[in-house]
Amino acid sequence: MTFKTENFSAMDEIDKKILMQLQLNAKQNTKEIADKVGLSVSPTYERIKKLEQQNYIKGYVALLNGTKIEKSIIVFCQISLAKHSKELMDNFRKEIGSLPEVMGCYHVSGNYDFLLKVAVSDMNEYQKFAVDKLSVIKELSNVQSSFVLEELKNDTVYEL
Amino acid sequence: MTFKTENFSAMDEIDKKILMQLQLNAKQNTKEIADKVGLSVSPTYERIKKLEQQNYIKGYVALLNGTKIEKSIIVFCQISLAKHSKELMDNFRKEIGSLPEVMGCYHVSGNYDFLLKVAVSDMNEYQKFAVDKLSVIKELSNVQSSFVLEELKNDTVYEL
DNA sequence: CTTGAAAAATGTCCCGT
DNA sequence: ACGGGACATTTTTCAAG
Repeated sequence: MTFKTENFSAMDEIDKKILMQLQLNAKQNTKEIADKVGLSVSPTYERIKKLEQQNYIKGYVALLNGTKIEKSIIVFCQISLAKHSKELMDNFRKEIGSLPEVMGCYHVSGNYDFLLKVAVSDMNEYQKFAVDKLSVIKELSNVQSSFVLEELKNDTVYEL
Repeated sequence: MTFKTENFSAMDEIDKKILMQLQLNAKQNTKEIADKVGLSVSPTYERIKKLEQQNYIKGYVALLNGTKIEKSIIVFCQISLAKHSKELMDNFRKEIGSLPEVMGCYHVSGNYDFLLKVAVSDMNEYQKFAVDKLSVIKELSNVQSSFVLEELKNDTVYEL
C-alpha cells in the first residue's frame, strides 16, 4: 500500500508570472507569454489550462472606457440599514445584484453597513437610481453619497 | 463644393451588443458574437476592430479570484488631506500609482478627499501598508479604514 | 450587409525525452 | 514537467453579390 499523492499543487513562481501577464493583457498569445516566463509553448499552455480549471481565473473580459460610453459619473454610496437580520441581508443582496448601475457592493465594518460603487451617465440617471431604485429598498436607514471628482486608479490587477 | 462627411460615427445598438458580449466574456470567438448580435462574421469582425481603434476598449484582461490568490482582505480607506494644493495632489497621485496594493483610488466630494480600495493577503500585510506606505505620505491628516466583510458584487461590466 | 474562400496566425494535443 | 511537431480552429483579409 502506498500513500496517496497530494492533488494539491500550489502555484509556483512561473504560474504567478503567467497570471500576472494574463491580468495585464489577456490578448497575448501563448508564445508571447511563454517567452516572458521562460518556457516553451506546451508547458505554458498546460499551466494556463490548469490555472483555469483550478479556478484561479474568474474570466476573460474586455474593459471599456467609462468616458467613451457615457458613464462619466461615478458615485460611492455609504448605506446604513435599520435592522441587521439575515432575511434583510439576503433581500438586500438580491436587490443589489439586479441593479446594473451598481458595479461594486461591499458589506463593511465601521460606521456604515454597505459601500456601493455606482456608475451612471448623468445626474438625471443618478437621481432616478437613488430615488426609484435605492430608496425603495426596505429598512434602509441612511444613504450618504460621495461623487467622484477624478478616478486616479481603477485596476483589476492583483499583486502576485 | 460639398460638405465634408462627418468622421464621427456614433455607436449603434449592434455595437452596444458587441461591447456587452466582450464585457461579459472576451474569449468568445467572432462567430459566437456574430450570432448573438445577429450579423455574420465579417461585419462583426470589422466592428470590433473599429471599436478597438476608437478606444472604446481599454484592454482585454483576465480577472483573478481574490480568494484563490491569497488576497482575501479588502479595505476601503477614507483619506483626508491637510492641505489641497496642486503640488500635494500631484504628489499624492504619483505615490498612490506606485502602490500595487491600491486597486482603486478616487478623488471624491464630501467629508473626505480620497477613497482607496486596497487588497492585501493578511492583516500583517495591511499593517505594513498602512504604516510604511500610507502614513508616510506627507500632509495626510486622517485615514479611516473600513474592512470588507463580504464582497457582494465586483463587476467590470458597464450597462450599455 | 451576406456568403464564401483562402492564407496566416494560434490554439490544442500527442509523443519522445 | 518540458520541448517539438502535427493537426484543428480561429483570425484576418478579400472578392463578389
